[in-house]
Amino acid sequence: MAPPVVLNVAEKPSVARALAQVFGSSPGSRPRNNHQAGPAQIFECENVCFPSLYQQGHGRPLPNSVIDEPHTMITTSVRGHLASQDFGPAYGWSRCPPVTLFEAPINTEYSEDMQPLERMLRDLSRRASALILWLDCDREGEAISDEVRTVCLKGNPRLGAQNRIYRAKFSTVLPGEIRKALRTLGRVNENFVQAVQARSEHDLRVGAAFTRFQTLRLQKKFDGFQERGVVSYGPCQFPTLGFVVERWARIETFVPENFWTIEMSIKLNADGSVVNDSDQSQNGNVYINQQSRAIHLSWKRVRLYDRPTTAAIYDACLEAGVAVVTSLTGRPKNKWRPVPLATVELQKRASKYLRIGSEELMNKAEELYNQGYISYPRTETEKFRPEFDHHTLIQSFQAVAGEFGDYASRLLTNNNFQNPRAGQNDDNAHPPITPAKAVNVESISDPIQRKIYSLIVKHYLACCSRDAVGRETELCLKIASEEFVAKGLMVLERNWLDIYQPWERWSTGQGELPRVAVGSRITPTSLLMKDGQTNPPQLISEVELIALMDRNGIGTDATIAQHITTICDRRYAERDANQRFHPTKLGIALVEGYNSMGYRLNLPDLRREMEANCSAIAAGHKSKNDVLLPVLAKMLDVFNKANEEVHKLDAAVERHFSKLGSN
DNA sequence: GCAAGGTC
Repeated sequence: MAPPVVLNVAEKPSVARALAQVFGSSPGSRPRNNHQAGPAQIFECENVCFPSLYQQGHGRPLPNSVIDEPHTMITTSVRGHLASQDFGPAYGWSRCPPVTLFEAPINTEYSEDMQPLERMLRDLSRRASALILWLDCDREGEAISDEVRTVCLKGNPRLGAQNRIYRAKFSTVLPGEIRKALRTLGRVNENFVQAVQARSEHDLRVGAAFTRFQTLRLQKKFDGFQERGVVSYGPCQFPTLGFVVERWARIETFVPENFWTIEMSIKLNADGSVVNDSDQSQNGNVYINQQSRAIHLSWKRVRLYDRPTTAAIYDACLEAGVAVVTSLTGRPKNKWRPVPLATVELQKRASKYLRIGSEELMNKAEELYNQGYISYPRTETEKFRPEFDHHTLIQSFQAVAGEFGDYASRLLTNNNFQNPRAGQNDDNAHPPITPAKAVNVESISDPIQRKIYSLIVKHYLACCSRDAVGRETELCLKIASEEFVAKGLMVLERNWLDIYQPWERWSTGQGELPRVAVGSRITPTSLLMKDGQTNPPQLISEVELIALMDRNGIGTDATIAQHITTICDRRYAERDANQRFHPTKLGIALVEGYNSMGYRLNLPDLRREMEANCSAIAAGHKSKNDVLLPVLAKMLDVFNKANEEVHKLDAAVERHFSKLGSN
């Protein structure tokens, strides 16, 4: 009798390859017949024998256990989601009023490029006596598990009847963890599946209904909208636009304010002794070999928005004439090395340091990943697992000529290596972003790829370094009961800053301040009253936009960049040369239109609420319908009222666009 | 012609 066949399905080809390698390394196994089957790579390995393969799942025996029996392992992968949801042909744009989309039936479809994959999985499952789902262990991976399960059951219903569909729990593809996952197979978490399906159904219904509503209305009423294409609405794209508009509106309504401040300068000798004009005139030769330094102090009140008050204080200071040292404190100050790199942070740093937009970054990072230069680029994880082998990775950089090699060598000597800090986030599905191969940057021909690789290498090496060490001194003076402060910083050890060039500096400010005695009386070399004006904020930068989206749960590590691209593609916003965004007339009009109806759809609140609801489903506290029915009812209500008050949307758009047939 | 979420 032929040995039992187990079908293993991963979320992406790289995981399937790693699994196949582990299966092929089990004692006595015979890898054979690895081939590209059109839609995916298939790895076959005979005589794979793992003790207790099905013996236990979360501590309890699974049915039909096959213990210590050799298996044929067939391993392959999908490429993300296999299925998508859409309305049937009866619900086309011209076939129904948009409001029906709140209740229209939704079909599961396999897009043209997924159909070969779907067929392949159906065929493979016919041979299988068990199915192991190796999709990423996050919420979305659970939903994809459900899609793969559905397809495989079509090919082989016995897998379900005999309860032979298992879920592997793993977060890295290290061999030890894969073997452990095989010993502790579980089942699909149906709550996670429901949570994803709830979000998906909500987004489709609400997004499609509002998109058709606004598109059709504006096409009917205004010039140029037929040619402009769809005027989309989405639960993520609209709050993204909202952040851009909100900043722009703050600039538009900004009213500058005048303020006044006082600045003081003094001179001190390097040994801390006081340089006073009177001293110098009497005993000029005493200080002749001393280097005196100018020190600038700022007013503790910073600024006042009232001229007479500031002037009165300033006069009092002038009249007092002499300042007294009230304190000089010194304390150690460190500049912490960065935490391990996750996607959102890479996007921010690439924008800030390299002026590379998030969308381009993700495309280039994907290329680097596919060429084996870096680890998987879509991750939320900011901590390394204890098993991560830093030593080998850093060692591989020692052989690279130039700054990487020099710094790697430095890390590996004199105990300079420090285990990386742990950041807050962990998606339990992927490790932080690291280099996967040590090369000289010159060998990467694409200049953008080269910059990104260099950032990832430097960030990784910085993570494994010591914090920078310094000493901060603070000098306080009082004159006419007004306090003035100077801060000085002396950098003692640069450590990680040495590799994080030229992006991170540690301001040395005024350097270390001289050790002047408390109680010393000093005549300021200058005491000035200055005026100024508050400035409007700048347009929102990509770094700020990404941070706001991340903080408010708008999109995910893998989609934040796409939403930003979407609002630009739909011509709601434009990116300028400094990676800052300004809204277009249409973007402003849409936000203003809904605001004038009283619906703040531009705020992130709705999305945040939906995310919280989905988490409640995932945790088993609510069912899919508990969440969907009230939320869809509420959005239907908003939708109906927006239809009734559509003239308010017209009015907002009319301010910027001409009406159809008006000339 | 609609969403957002995966991934190539």
